[in-house]
Amino acid sequence: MATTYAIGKLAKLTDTKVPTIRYYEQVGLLPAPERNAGNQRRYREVHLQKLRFIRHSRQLGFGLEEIASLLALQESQADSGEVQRIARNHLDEVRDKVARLNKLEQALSQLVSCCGSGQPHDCQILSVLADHNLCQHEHEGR
Amino acid sequence: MATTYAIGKLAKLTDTKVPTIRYYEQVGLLPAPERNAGNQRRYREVHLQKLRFIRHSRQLGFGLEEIASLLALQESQADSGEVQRIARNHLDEVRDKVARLNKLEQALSQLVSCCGSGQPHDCQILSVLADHNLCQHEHEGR
DNA sequence: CTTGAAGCTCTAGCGACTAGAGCTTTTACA
DNA sequence: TGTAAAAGCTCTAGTCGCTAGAGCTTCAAG
Ligand SMILES: [Zn+2]
Ligand SMILES: [Zn+2]
Ligand SMILES: [Zn+2]
Ligand SMILES: [Zn+2]
Repeated sequence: MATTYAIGKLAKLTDTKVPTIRYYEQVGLLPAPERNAGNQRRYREVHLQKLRFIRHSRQLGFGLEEIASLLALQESQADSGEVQRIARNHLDEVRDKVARLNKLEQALSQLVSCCGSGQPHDCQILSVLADHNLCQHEHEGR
Repeated sequence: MATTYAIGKLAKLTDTKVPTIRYYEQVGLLPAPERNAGNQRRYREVHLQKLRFIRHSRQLGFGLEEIASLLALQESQADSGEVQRIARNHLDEVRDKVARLNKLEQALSQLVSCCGSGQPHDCQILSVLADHNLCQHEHEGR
């Protein structure tokens, strides 16, 4: 018969925590595997493949809903247009986030710049936090 | 007597949603104001100042716990060493996040690069998602 | 005095897990 | 074969920083 994996084995093979795997099943991302006589999950090759896909997509920052869509598209052999749309959209979001974080980094750098010399000084950090007018930066938004 | 603000007024003055203000009170970040005869919150100048501080700090990405510490330090007139430590630590975290997101952006750019020409093609996105070995990037971590 | 806006409390939900309690099953070894 | 540790199970609750909604009371303007 075909090889099966206990949940702990699958966890090690994919560098995933055991509860996380159960969580993916719970939210419908990973299909529920068969159970053995003692009610324990027994995974097959297909689960391993899917879980690898999920984890790699997560590492690339895709959300679980996006991943669910990608898995469905993989299954359906549909045209790649929708796959591209999802990936590009995610890339756009990441670029937005980078832009916002860069602004933040600028603002924070300036915030702590008054403590640069290591000398005792009249530290402005609390004043700037209290009043954005003392802050040269824009840094709005999420 | 001194001016007081209803919660909605405070919300407008600080560009904060009303439930958010109540939430800050609930978690002990903003001190509970006095109530009028009808049990409604009546805020004073000090609350306005603190809430502005909180909101600006949030815009700069500080967490609520960090903000609580900063507020306490502001109160206590303590030396600025701890303030600096918190701010620098936060800046370090932001820089880490930027670095990680930049790697992500690289990886994602490459991921979608196969669809660059607009022409129909053998799209590799799903294959790469299925196998990090097809992926030239490191992009581990959060 | 009426009416609508604004306020109140309490509960639940978001995303993506993570941790723990309290149990059962499997596995390894003597 | 006995036993004990390791691994599995389910269920609940917590993380962070809000946000939304139900169902009520109070306030402010006309
Ligand atoms: Zn300083
Ligand atoms: Zn600012
Ligand atoms: Zn492509
Ligand atoms: Zn990869």
